Amino acid sequence: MKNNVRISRINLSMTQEQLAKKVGVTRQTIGLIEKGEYNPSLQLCMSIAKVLNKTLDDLFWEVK
Amino acid sequence: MKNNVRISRINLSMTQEQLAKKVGVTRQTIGLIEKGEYNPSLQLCMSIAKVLNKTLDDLFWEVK
DNA sequence: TCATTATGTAATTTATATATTACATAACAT
DNA sequence: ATGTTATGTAATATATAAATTACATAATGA
Repeated sequence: MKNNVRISRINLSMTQEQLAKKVGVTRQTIGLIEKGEYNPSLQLCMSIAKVLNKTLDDLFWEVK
Repeated sequence: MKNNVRISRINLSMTQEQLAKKVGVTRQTIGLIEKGEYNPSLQLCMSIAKVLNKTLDDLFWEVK
């Protein structure tokens, strides 16, 4: 479940906590998603993408 | 949670049951996702997209 | 008319995403 | 050194995705 959340977040100089608050989840949830260990819901993926000014494909589609 | 799963499935002349089997879920789950009432997991969205030869954005991103 | 296929839906159960609380550490500034 | 910020992680609780089972109906063809 690799993804580009962490790099996109850091590119915007946001902390996990700031992203979490904007998205409406806890810091821990963001941490686990970045780590690639979670299988987040579509709604959460979309919320994250919008906050980071990315699309689903940018963040989650066939990330190397 | 509107999406383009149904139209993409029908374009490939697949039934809900055929898609469900390829994706590894039940027919009911596909039905509910198409109806837009579920908040599927990212993994499931990706499996569906691959079977339907689409990307996440094609199926789920800002569907009108 | 009857059987089959595709789909809708509802009730209950099971698996797991996410919250909550808590404690740890590294980095950095003061 | 000390305090603060950002992050990692673990244990338990809660919400909900998804499975399972079952019954319903419309469409179609034999």
